[in-house]
Amino acid sequence: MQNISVNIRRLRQKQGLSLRELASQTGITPSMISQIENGKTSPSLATLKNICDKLETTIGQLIDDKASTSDQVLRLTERKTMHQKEQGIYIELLTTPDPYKQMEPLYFTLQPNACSGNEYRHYGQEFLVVLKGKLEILLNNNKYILNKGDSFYFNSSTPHKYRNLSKGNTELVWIVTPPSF
Amino acid sequence: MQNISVNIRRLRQKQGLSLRELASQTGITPSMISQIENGKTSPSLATLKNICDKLETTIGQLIDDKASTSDQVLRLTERKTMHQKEQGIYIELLTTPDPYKQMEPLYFTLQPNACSGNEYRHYGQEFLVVLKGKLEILLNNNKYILNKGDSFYFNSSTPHKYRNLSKGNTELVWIVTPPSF
DNA sequence: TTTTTTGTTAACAAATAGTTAACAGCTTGC
DNA sequence: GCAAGCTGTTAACTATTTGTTAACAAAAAA
Repeated sequence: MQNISVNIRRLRQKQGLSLRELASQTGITPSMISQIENGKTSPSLATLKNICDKLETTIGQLIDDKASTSDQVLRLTERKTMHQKEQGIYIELLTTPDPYKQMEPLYFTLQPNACSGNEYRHYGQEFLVVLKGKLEILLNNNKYILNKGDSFYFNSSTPHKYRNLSKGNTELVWIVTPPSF
Repeated sequence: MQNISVNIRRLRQKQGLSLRELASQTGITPSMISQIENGKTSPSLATLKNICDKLETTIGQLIDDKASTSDQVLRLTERKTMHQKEQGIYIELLTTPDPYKQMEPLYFTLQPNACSGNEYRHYGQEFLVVLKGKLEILLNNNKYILNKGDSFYFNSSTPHKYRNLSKGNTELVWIVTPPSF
């Protein structure tokens, strides 16, 4: 929780801003910022937001305890496969479950004609890169066709749906944040 | 920013908790929670954290969900390559830069004998999966050998160093959170 | 009906966020 | 030498406002 302090200082310095510069740009007192950066006081959400905007970050990234996971290897052979109820979709977890993880990496294998059922919708962001095959994604009313090597970054809150367009398998690395498994 | 209100109420009700129940479990007054849920006041970070813990969420998830990027495709041919000063390391960005992104996906191509220079060290977490070749990773005093299909999840704060062990190229998808580019 | 829930809201006290202003430590230049 | 800039820190204060107590109406349960 006191990451806030450390992170603000880190970001401010990374941008080469002095206390007084950041202060004048945010309308907050240099004194206040100093106190925040030293954990002597805790900013209100409004001021915090103010600072975040200037530092081009979000409150979440500043606060959410980046509590540490243990470093872990997961071998190809150890992957756990989740059988999706929709036909022909195999999802492998690329990590072992851990509440402190910030990302959930998945490996998708879509057999020919495989198609996700309902439109999914949650919070956070997602990224995927096509390693093999051809994928169609629908979100909102937009349709995207992705070939091998194409990648896609989007908000999980946008309803999304996907389909294998290739005659063979389509394979993807798909990362979700925050984890939902 | 007023998602907080809405989200807290949503989550509380989802768990079937009444105002007074949540209040007694968090040590906050029902009155206070009501005011928060109606946006009549803004909680301190401490109380907010308190509530989040009980609702099994994080401050970030409560606040930041409107930190949305625009959905974007990045084609294979559009990737920007960053030339690492160390010989034989090619890093391609798999997204276009955007301050609201929570993850930074990269594609690494390591030529034979390529080796990262200094030990890197920053904040956050990292994930990588080997798509081709053989990789050696050193973090702390541990050495890991990763083959095709193996994946690795670790804290960026642990100093890390890597090397291509294969006779050909080694290729990886590497995700860093929060973004550092 | 009465009783126990539900959530809302005045009125208040206590806490503290944020200010002003003065401080010491370092560079740069005259 | 010693000003005139910076840098960040901190004591003292006040003004805001967080969070409380307590009473409220509305609905559900007895």
